[in-house]
Amino acid sequence: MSASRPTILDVASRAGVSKSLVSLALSGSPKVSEKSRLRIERAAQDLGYRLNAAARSLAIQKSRTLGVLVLDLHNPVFAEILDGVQTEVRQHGFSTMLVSGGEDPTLEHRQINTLQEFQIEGLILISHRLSADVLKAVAREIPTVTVTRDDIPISRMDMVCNDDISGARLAVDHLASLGHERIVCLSGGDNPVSHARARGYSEGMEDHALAHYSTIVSGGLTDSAGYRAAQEALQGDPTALFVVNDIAAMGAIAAVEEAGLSVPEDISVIGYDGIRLAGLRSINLTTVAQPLAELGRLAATRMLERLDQPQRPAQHDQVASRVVVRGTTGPPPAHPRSSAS
Amino acid sequence: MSASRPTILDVASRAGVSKSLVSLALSGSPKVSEKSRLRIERAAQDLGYRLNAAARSLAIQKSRTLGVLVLDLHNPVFAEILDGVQTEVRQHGFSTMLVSGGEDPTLEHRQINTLQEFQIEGLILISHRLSADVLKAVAREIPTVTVTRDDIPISRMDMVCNDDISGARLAVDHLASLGHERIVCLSGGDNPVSHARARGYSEGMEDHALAHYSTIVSGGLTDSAGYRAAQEALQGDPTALFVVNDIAAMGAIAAVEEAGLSVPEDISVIGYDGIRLAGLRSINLTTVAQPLAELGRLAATRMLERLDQPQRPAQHDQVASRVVVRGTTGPPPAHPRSSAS
DNA sequence: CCCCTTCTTTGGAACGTTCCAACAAGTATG
DNA sequence: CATACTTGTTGGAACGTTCCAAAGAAGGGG
Repeated sequence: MSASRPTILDVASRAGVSKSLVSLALSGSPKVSEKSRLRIERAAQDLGYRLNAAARSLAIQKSRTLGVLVLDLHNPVFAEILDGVQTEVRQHGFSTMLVSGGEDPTLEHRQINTLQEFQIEGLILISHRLSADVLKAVAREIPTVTVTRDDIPISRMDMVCNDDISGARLAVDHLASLGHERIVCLSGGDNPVSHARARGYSEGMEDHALAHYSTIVSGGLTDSAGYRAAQEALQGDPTALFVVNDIAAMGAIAAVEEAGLSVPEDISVIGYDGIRLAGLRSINLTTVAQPLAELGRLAATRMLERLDQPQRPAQHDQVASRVVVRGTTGPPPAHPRSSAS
Repeated sequence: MSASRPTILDVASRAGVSKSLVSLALSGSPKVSEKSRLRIERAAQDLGYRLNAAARSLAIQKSRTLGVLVLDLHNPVFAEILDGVQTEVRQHGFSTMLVSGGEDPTLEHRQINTLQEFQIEGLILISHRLSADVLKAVAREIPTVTVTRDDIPISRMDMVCNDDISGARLAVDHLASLGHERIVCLSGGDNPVSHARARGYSEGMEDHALAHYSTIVSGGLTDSAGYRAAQEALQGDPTALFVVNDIAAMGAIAAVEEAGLSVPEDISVIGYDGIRLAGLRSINLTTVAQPLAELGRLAATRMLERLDQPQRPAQHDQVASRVVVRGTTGPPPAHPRSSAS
């Protein structure tokens, strides 16, 4: 009864032609007569024929599919980058296979393996936690583009990032221009992105001759890490906080408010990333916004280029971020709260 | 030079056995001698052999892969459901292919087509915008489970949902037990989920003999829709708002605060969904929490069961939600703000 | 009427796997 | 000591495509 999926052969016999001609017709070859093409298309339609991607991939030795690994599907940053990847890739007739390793290097590696079994032609890593060795091994086997991380340069592996150092400096510029001096940086722990942003902060403070106020509190990338770091930072009586990312900044704001201070009247807070969420009315966070979708689009472009010419040297793109001023930053309070000089 | 990927044949010749034995050994058959198994594993290791999923899928006529469509990767609800799906599915040796249609029915349909080309064995829809006709056509072709929506019953298609009606009643119970009477429902517009929650609200109001206070304001599922709906609702001088989902609740809070009122002292707000975000310190939203990961896990289980016995009747699971009390609900103000009786 | 070109169409091989029937080599059974 | 059974192993077919060389058909020129 339920003769499983119709194949190209079923279409062929229904249209009264050979399987080869069906293949030709369905892939849009110009050598097929109008008459046959029509008959074949009709037959395919009637039978509900659908290409078998596995068979095709086996035959042409390509899968027309890219693998995408995102660090963590819960962090909106990655969804927004992914958007850019998807739209670009789709336009070029590629499919994507999406996996997430949930910040676990071992799982990430396993997931990449699975992707490879599906014969993906390229791999886009939207942030990752792989060790340099593993990453090198992966990149040797398959064209790879990393987004958001550029600390492990590998030959013929492209990297697409925002410039974290300049971005962090912009944050300091913004706060300094409002009149802030005691600006504390809540860093995100031991990872390359946090390091770069902390460094940009330090440079920015120097530029504004505020180096002697420069203070970095080590925290993390999560809400609660931002909360704790802010509590610590408040001891130092700052007027502004530059927080390593938007999520942590939201935690920091909670700490400030719990301490009986208000944002931005007593303390200004600026985040980093520019997730859509930060724009929600009840959050309304000033932040250094990365062009997230653009980051994704660019990564996809680089990948497609590399598939064309696999041997070209590695490209390293850095896109500019900009400050989006919302409701969590303002001028410092006219009268200092404490007796600090 | 670069002899492409090693195949099972390369492994066979290196281990000095036949390709069949390699296939047997690598799939863990017990009929392979210890000696051969070891030699084969070594050879595979040395060559960096990796299974070709396309070839395998072609040979066994199965892909060991499930397709997953999520409504929108930006809404954290779906990422959290997805977690549950992934962990369960992975344990059973299946891979998943994840796509998102961005709330666009046409794109969703296209994406499902792509999934089908990859010979997925089953399809899990984590919310969708498909029309009944399209959904029916899809479900006829391939085992399908819908999560979050149960308004289109189709034979042999399983559905996994939370009970929106009971959940909404719980929200009313919570507010009523705090002493609230003028409770307004901010609904989410014209979709099945919003309708069910509004209905639960009405029933709950009746249970507490508050039916005469029952007011439903039509809004939407987004932050700004919640904001606008709250503005409208405030005209009626309520003491509490039940908002259709967490994201819209966040918008509603912003509207309340902008009106010079505070949450929860003047007005209590309760959301629905229980996204992780709602627990962030700076948000701290009281909400009706669905067991999101559990929803996903259950959907995966139903799918795996159905693959075992394709003909069994459709299952309809409803899991219970519960109120998570946080900082946005409290007793109503002792003295009414306005001159309303 | 035959040959040459051009336009369509075709069968067969290939892709990398799994499965099956069959076979070789031991090992226990009568 | 032949028979049967067990344990390992094998080659060939199959899966649904694409690609290639080659065959047919149709048309034009001599």
